[in-house]
Amino acid sequence: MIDAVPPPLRLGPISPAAGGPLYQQIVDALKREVAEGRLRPGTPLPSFRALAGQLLVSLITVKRAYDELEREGVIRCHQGLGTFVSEQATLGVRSAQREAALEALRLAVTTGRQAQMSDAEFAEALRQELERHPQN
Amino acid sequence: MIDAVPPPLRLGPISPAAGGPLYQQIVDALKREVAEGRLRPGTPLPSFRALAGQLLVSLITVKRAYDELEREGVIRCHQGLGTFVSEQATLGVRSAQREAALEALRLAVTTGRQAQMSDAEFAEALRQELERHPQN
Amino acid sequence: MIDAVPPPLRLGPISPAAGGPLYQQIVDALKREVAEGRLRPGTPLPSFRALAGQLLVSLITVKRAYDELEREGVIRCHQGLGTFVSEQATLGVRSAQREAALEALRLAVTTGRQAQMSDAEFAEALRQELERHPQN
Amino acid sequence: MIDAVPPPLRLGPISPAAGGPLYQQIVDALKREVAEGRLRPGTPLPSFRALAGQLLVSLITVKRAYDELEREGVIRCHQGLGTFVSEQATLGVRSAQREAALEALRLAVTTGRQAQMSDAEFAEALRQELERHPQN
DNA sequence: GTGGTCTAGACCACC
DNA sequence: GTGGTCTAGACCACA
Repeated sequence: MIDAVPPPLRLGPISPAAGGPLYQQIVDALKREVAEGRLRPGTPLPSFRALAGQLLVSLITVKRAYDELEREGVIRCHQGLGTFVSEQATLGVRSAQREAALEALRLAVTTGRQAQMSDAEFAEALRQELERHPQN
Repeated sequence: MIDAVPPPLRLGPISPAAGGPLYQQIVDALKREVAEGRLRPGTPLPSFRALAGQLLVSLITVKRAYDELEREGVIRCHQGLGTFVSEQATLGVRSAQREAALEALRLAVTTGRQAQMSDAEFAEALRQELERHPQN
Repeated sequence: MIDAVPPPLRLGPISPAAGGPLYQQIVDALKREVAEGRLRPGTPLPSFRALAGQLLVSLITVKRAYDELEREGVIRCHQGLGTFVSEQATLGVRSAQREAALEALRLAVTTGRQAQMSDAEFAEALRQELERHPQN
Repeated sequence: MIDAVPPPLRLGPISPAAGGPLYQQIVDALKREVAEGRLRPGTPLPSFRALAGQLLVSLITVKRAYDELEREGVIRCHQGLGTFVSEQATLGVRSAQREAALEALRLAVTTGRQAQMSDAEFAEALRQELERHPQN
C-alpha cells in the first residue's frame, strides 16, 4: 500500500489589488493552511516553478515567500529533494497566530479607548464577530 | 490678566525606528490628541517650521502630515494665518477611530480563529486588555 | 436740503473658512454691491480702519482689496478725502461679471462634454439654476 | 504576432504659465483621458520617471499627481509593478466631471445674475458654447 | 526595473 | 510671519 497522496494545494488568489506585498500574501495563505490543519507536517509543497505558475506570480516572489516561511520554521527546503512542511509547523504557526490575534486585540482596545468606547461596546462587538466566525 | 493660551503641544517622540512612515506617526499622534480631547476645535497648531524643529523632522514631512489631516477634515490650513483644529474634528476622529478599532477586532478574531482560539479565550483576553486600559 | 445719507455698507461675513483669500472675498463682495446697484457711483466707502474693524480683518487686507478695486477702476482713492465708487463702476463691473459668467459657462461645457453630457442635460440644468436664481 | 500595446500616452503640454499647480494640470489631463475613453481601465500608465522625463517636470511632481489620482480612485499604484488605471475609473471620473460641470454652471448663473443677465442671454450663450463643443 | 519615503532648500502668495 | 508649490537627489521595499 502506498501513501495517500495529499490533496493538491489550493490557495486563494494572489493579487496586487489585495493590498499587501505578493510574497506576504503567499506566506499568509500557507500559514493559514497549516494553522487550520489542511497542510500537515511532512507534506511536500509545490516546487517554486509549479507554485509560481499556479499563482501567476514571478518565481522570485515564491522564492521570497518560501525563504520567509523557512526563516520562521514553518517549512524546510532540502536542495534537490523539495520543500516540506516542518514537524513543529502546526504548533508553531498556531502559537504565532495566537500572538498576532492578541496583538490585534490590543490595538483594537487602545484605538477604541481613544474614542471613548466602553467595556460594553467592546464586549458586544466581540460577541458579534465571534458569531460571524464560529469555531471549527 | 493675559489671554489664556492653549498648553503647548506635546507629542510623543517621532522616530524612523518606530515602524511606519514618519508622517503617519505625526498624523496618528495628532489624531490621538484630538480624539482624547486634549486638542479642541479651533486650537491653533504649531507652524510647519515650528513642528519640524520640535520633532526633528523635515519641514516637508510635517507638511505631508498636515496635508493628510486636512484631507481627512481634522484640521484646516489657512495660508498666511496658520493651521487650526477643525470644528468637526473631535467627532470625526472619534468615529473613525471607532471604526478602526472594530476593524482591528475583526482581524483579531479571524486570525485567532485560525489558531483555534475559543470564545472563552477571546473573552478573557479582551477582559485583560480592557483592565489594562481603563476608560477615561 | 442735504444729500440723503447712503445706507451703511453691509457686507457678508469675511472668513478664512470660505476658501479664497480674504482680500479677494472683500473685492468680490464690493463688486457684487456695485453690480446689483446697492452701491452707486460717487458713494463714499468706509475708511480702511473702519472697514477693517467692521470685517474683523487686518488693515493691510482691506488696503489690498481697495488697491485691487482701484486697479480695476471700480473705486477711486483720494488721499485725505476718502474712497469713492467711480463713475463708470456699475457698467464696468457688470460687463466684467458678464464676461466671468460666460467664462464659467464655457468651463461648464468643456467639463461636462468630457463626461458625455448631452445638450438636453445642459439645457435642463441651466433651466433649474435660472429658476433658483430669478432675475431681480 | 506581437501583443497589442496601448498607444503611448499623449498629454498636452504642462507649463507653470498655464495657471494652476503643475501636479493639478497632470491630474486634470489624465482625468480627461480617462473620461473621454482614451485611457481604459487596466491600462498601464508611464512610470514616475518616464512621465517626469516626458513632461519635463520633476519626479516628485508626477508622484504628487499620481497620489492624488490614486486617492480619488482613478488609478492604482503597485510597488514594483507599476501604475494602472483602476476598474471603476471611467464611471467615477465621469460622474465627478458631471458634478464639476454643474458646479461651474451654478457659478455662471450666480455671477451672471449679478450683472442682470436675462434668461434669454444665458440660453443663447449656452447654445453657442454647445455648438462650439459638439458631443462626441 | 517599479513605487514609497525622506531630506534640504528654493520661490511664491497671503496676512 | 504663515502655508503652497516645486526642485534635485537620496535610500528603501517590492517584483
